[in-house]
Order: sequence, then C-alpha cells, then structure tokens
Amino acid sequence: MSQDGAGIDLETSLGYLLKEASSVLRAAMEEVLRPLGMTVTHYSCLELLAQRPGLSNSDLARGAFVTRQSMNVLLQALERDGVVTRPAEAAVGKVLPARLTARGRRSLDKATAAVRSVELRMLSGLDDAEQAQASRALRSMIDALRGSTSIPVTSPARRSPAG
Amino acid sequence: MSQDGAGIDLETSLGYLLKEASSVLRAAMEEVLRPLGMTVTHYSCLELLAQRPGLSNSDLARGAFVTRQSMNVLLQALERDGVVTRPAEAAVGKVLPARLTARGRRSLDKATAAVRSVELRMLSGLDDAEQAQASRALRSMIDALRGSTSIPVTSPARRSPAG
DNA sequence: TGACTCATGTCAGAAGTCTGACATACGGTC
DNA sequence: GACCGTATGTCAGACTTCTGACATGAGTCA
Repeated sequence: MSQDGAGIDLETSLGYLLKEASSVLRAAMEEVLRPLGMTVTHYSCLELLAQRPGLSNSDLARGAFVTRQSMNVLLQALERDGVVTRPAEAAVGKVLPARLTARGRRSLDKATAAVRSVELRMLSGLDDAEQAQASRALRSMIDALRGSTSIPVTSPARRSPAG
Repeated sequence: MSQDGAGIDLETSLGYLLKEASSVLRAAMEEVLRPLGMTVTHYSCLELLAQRPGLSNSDLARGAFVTRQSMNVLLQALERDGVVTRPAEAAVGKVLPARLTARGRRSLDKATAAVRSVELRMLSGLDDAEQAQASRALRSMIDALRGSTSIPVTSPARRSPAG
C-alpha cells in the first residue's frame, strides 16, 4: 500500500484501539446520561466532588480531563442550578473549594447507577485477572506518555500551610 | 465511600483509567501534530485514506470516531487545501470516494513519523505479550459495549432485519 | 523586603464537534 | 411500478471545549 510501510496499521495499533474503546465507552455513557440531562464531563465533575469534597476548579478540570476554563463554565452552570456550591471568596488563596449540594448528591446517585451498569457491561467479558492486567497496562501507558506527572484524583493540591 | 457504596471508585475504575489513557494519548498526539498544523481527527482522516483509498465521507467519520457532519467539514477544508480529492459527482450512488493527493501523502508522512514516536513511547513499558493481552482486553470491552446498545458514531442504531 | 516563579480563577474569542433537517439514492417488498 | 426503510452528502445553528490573555495570591530565594 504505502511506500515503505510508513503507515501506522490501524488494524493492530494499540493507540487506535484505545481511542476506539474510549469512544465507545463515551458513547455508551452519553446514552445513559442523556435522559438524566447530564453530559460525561458533568457527571465526572459530580463524581469527583462526591469522593473529594472541596476540590478546586483546577483540580476538577484535571480530574475530568478538560481545561480549567471549560470546567469553570460547567461549574458556573452547576452553581446556577443549585447542584454545586462554592464560597463567594477564597478563604486562603484564590482557590474556591466546591461542594455538592443535597440536590447534587441526588442527581449524582441516579447517574452513578447508570454509569456503573455501563462499566459492568464493558467488563463482562473479562475475569478479575484480566481486568487487573488491563489496568496495569493502561497505567503503564499513561505513565510512559506523561513521564511522571501528577495523578488526577489523588490531588497533591493540599500542600498549603494547613496541610 | 458514599452511603451504600454507590460511588464508582475512580482510583480503581477501569473506565476512568481508559478515559485517562485516551486523554493523555490525545494530548501527546496533539502536541506533536500541532507544529504540523494538524489535529488528531485531521491526521486520522489522512491515515485512513492512505490505508484504504476511496473511503467515503461516512466511512471516514466512522473510522475517526466523529459524526459524518464533522468529517464533512474537515473533508471540505482538506479538499480546499489540496490534500484530498473527491469526484464532483458520484459514480454509483451518492458516495464520493476520497483519495489523498501527492501533497496529502507528503503531509501524512511527517505526521505518521511523529505519531509513531508517540505510540512507541506509550508502549515502551510493555513487552509483546503484554501488548497482545492489552489489545485483547480492549477488544473485549469494545465488543461488550457495542453488543447491546448503541453504535459508536453514526445515526440511530436501527438495524433492519434483512439488512 | 523585593523579585521571580508557579498556580489559580476568569473573561473573551476561536475552533471543533454535535444535533436537527433535508434531498437523494439504493434495496427489498408489496 | 410504487412504497418503505436505510444510508449518504450536505447545510445551518447550537453547544462544548480550547487557546490566549490578564490579574491575583502563594511559595522560594537572594
């Protein structure tokens, strides 16, 4: 086909497969989230806040894999809808810790159930050992690509005076 | 950690890891493609055409995991830039087979080298067996998600009984 | 203390992608 | 031959996310 086999064989490329898997997963999540009036980023933000109350806008952006500008747009909408609250002013620096409201938590519960079912379906063909192996492989690819950058959820952002 | 274990543990979720890996890969590709004036979708389109000359707009959209509308916008720009050609009229139905021009092939060659280096770096921590295992796992996840519900990119998933 | 660096929140404009809609072409069925 | 469902190419508008830019606050170091 090509001259000197320069092309990346899409049939066997792990990168392409990764993109495909991610695309299919995203589509499946959007499908179950849409009836709830949620996008994937929207859901990710809520899930992050449930597990790590008080995350900042920038923390949430890193955890949801979008820019802090995009997350800011979303957070403003979520605040307006009463799903999330942020203090009007920063207690310490410029960081505004966000938290779920009761309504936000209810909203998240439904979404979590839906997303969980998608994930279970995705993993239905893999036993525990295979899942662990896949997890290690993905982690290896991530680390190799980003050299050593930080972790999305386990945020090191707490390194300020108080802690 | 929530009330009844409702939350999806982002620390261990394979879905989250998949999203993270895909995000990091995409960022790494954008980084090397940007100097060439190319986006990831742009590159995907060219790579697809190199391996399967004559693919239609809809084919390319499916292969690049975007809608055919998005791919159409891109294809028109690529035609304008002399990177891709399509016949003015369809020979058979409405399908317009696209092909790379010489310029498109040159453009792709540079991009392919850049992307290949990214993929090699991503896989640098995995031996052949691990890569094969990861490939099988991803394929399994894709098939499991596609099986029941939606179709990745295209329109409503109505299959005709005789189709 | 002052300068430098890094991170944050935010605004504004640009780019990419999506949903909705329409006309058309193919294939099978009645 | 007419009809219906599916698939394609395309236009238009809306939405989401991104890049660029700015001011502010914290930490480091001389």
